[in-house]
Amino acid sequence: MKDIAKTYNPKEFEDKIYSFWMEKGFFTPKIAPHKKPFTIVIPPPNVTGELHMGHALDNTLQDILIRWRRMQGYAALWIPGTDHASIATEIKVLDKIREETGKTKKDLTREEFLEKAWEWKDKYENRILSQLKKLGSSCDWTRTAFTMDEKRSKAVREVFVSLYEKGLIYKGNRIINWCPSCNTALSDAEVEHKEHKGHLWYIKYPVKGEEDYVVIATTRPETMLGDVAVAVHPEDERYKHLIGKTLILPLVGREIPVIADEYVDPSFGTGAVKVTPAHDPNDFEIGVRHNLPFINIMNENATINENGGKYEGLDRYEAREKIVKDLEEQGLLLKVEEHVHNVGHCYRCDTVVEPLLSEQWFVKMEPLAKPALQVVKEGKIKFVPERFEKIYTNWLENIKDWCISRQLWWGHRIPAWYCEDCGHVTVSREDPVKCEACGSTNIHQDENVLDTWFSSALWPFSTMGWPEETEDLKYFYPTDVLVTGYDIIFFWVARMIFMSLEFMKEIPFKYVLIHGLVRDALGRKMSKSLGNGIDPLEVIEKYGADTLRFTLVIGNAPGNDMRFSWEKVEHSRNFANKLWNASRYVLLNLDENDTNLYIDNLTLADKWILTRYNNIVKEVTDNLEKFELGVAASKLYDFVWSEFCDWYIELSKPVLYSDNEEAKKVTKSVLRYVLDNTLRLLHPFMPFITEEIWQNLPHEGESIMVAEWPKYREDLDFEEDAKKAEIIMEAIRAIRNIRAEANVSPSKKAKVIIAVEKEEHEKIFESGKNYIMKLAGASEVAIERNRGNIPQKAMSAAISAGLVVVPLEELIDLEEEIKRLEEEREKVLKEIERAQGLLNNENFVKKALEKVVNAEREKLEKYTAMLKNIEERLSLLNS
RNA sequence: GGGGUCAUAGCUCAGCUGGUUAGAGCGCUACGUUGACAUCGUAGAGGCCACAGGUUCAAGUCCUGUUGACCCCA
Repeated sequence: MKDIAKTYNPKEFEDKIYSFWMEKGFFTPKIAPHKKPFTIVIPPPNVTGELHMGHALDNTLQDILIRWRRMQGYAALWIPGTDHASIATEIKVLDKIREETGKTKKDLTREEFLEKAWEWKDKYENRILSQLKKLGSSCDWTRTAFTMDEKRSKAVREVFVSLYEKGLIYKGNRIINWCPSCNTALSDAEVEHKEHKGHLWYIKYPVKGEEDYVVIATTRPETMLGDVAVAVHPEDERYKHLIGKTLILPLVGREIPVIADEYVDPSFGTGAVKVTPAHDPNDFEIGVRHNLPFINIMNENATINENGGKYEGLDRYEAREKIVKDLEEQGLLLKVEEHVHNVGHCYRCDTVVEPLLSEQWFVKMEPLAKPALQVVKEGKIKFVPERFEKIYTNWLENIKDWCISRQLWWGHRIPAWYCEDCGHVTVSREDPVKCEACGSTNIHQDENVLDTWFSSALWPFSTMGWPEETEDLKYFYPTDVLVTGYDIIFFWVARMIFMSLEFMKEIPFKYVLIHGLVRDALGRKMSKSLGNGIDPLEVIEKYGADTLRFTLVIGNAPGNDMRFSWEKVEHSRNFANKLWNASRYVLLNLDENDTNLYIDNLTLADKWILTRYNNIVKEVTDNLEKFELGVAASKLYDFVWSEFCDWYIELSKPVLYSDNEEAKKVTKSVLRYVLDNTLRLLHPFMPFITEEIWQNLPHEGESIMVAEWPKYREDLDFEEDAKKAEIIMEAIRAIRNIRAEANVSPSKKAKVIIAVEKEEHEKIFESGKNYIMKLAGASEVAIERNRGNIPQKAMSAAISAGLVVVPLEELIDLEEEIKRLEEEREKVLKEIERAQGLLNNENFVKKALEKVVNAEREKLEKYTAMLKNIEERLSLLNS
């Protein structure tokens, strides 16, 4: 007999258990040909800071899958790592330097900055990895990777050079999104569009040499400094006569043509648009089509440059005000309207981005996107839930070339060297010492670094050592499932898919399991600015990692956002405590180191719980296979609480507290068996508590985390007997209900009569007498086949197998009892009506599944019998 | 403008490919310290499953439309 603490106290064992697993090396799989691999690569958290609730969710899901497959006998590998997060980290490091020394980026050399950045990375990488451990993540730490470490950098270099050689990476002068605050170009994916209440300014552009003018409408008057044309739709009757004429650009005085282009929407504004090819992607296209000049009017910090004449030096918004004012003074401003439009913002610092003509590096997307669309269309990669497939497809179908250069220091420096003598660009796998065209040593490397997502796109294979041909790649690649949030489908998921197809000639993963955001209790996004974020470590500190994990998983459907609340945490903690105490009950009663299950003399209750358990094994496994982790957790919760604890443990008490040693042995073995296997089913969800309890139980093997995942057992399926047990349970519920209705004190025992008609029912209740006495507070249970022996002054309730009667002479209010039974009768009548209606419907009987029809017949029979019992009682009471 | 999601008990949510008397937890009411657990037990109240049509023997579940909330993309 073992005793464990009276309440669940995770602090006492979580760290100890994690160290034990580490020492045993359970997290590192053995590459074995006879085993099937199961692989997950972690979505690498940014080394910007700490883990948040979203990480806790993401990693809990991964750990559940990994632990489950490991127990099923797979060589389960979960590769951990972190991401250098170029922009985000650079901002943080610069902030820190400024706080500490007052220096800004301009005061630093690249080397000085990088030194600080690596220090930062070391510190936060460490912190993040230890947080993952606290959560219980069973990652293989021997394979920990970082997007900028040597191996990963080699992969990045290989991919860049290779794509360049194939012509899929090019350098070009294009419109990009410029963040004036981060001082770098961004990709389209890094721009967030938000609605702004702005204005639509209507401005007159005079026609040269005529009294006439054209009115254009614009949301950004300051860009007129860079206007090179006005465009109208070729079919627009209002403007046809002006096409080809020349306008005088107000304030600037430049002569610009009126051109015709299909792109113009005649219904927007006035139908005439100003064309600024250096500051708008659509205007850029028009500019190319019509061979127009590109006039850049802005500096990198979003002030007006020398091309802006007298506005030079003004910030873009100051310039806007000034220009509007000047136009107004000159009588060229026709009107101003309120206008709501979408404005792009930097996803890191929220500054309004500036579309800017700039020379940057790009990845040509069309040839890469096509196969990436194909594999999803063909079902080689499946999104869970499916609807995210559409989002993915939609994005890739409309994709433009990917701008990959960033004007930053923290990241993979672009491996391109410019020759100062001949201008040739050398792109190579090894750092060159001379220009490959002219041989000059007068070369310098491109100052820019690559988009962070360029390196994370390679993660599924770079973590396994690519471009080397490693054992890991041969055995573990492709991975099985990627678990991530819907917010990075574009940034990351799509890019991993096309990079893998291009370089591995294979998909990177078979499934993409998408989860939602963890919101606060009010449904708001957790954010620093709102201060409503909750630190997962705080939850672990207060309630334990298992509780946190369970809270994040239970009842949640894939892809849906969830709300986090402390009530939910407590609820999960209560469950852990329940499990703990149920185990305590079992442990207190086990007195030998016996791991057998004795199935020869099982009681009805034993057979019932084994049947229910067997069923749960099947269902939970099935749910996990379909990635329905939230459903699996709910089922386990219900099984442990409502079936194992509420019923089976209570049913086991009469046996365990009896003197029948043989019966006790059997029941103990069932308790142990069901608990042991239920712990295994729960282990992926709550690894620590299950290990702690399991180690205290008589068991075989070193750890529950490498114990075998339970399987359905035909020989433990006692469906018929389980039904009998349920009939007894139904009677117990009915008696309890009567007693509660009659306000019988729980301590007061009362006699119970069960009237039955069928012999089989008589037998069932006969065998359940003990249970009924113990669980329904009965002093005596009489089973009657003769209705004449049932007293009038009694309360009764019809159940499917008969009539439960509790004679409580002094407590009976006859009128109340009649009213109660009449209500019962109404309910039953309604059911009979419903079932009869169905069965009388020829079409139902003909077309519905046989199973369904039979079920209805059984129900009808059952309710008819109940009705008969109720009516008999009523007539007796009314007489 | 295009696409998507959601609308189920007071609150937070489950409900898979249509077939259970529509569920859970919290909250609420009454009773209870029965030898695992008050982080608990027993019993109970509470829902025209947003609205309107349609398909079907059968609709919370499928289709169409309406209203409302949210998200993504341009």
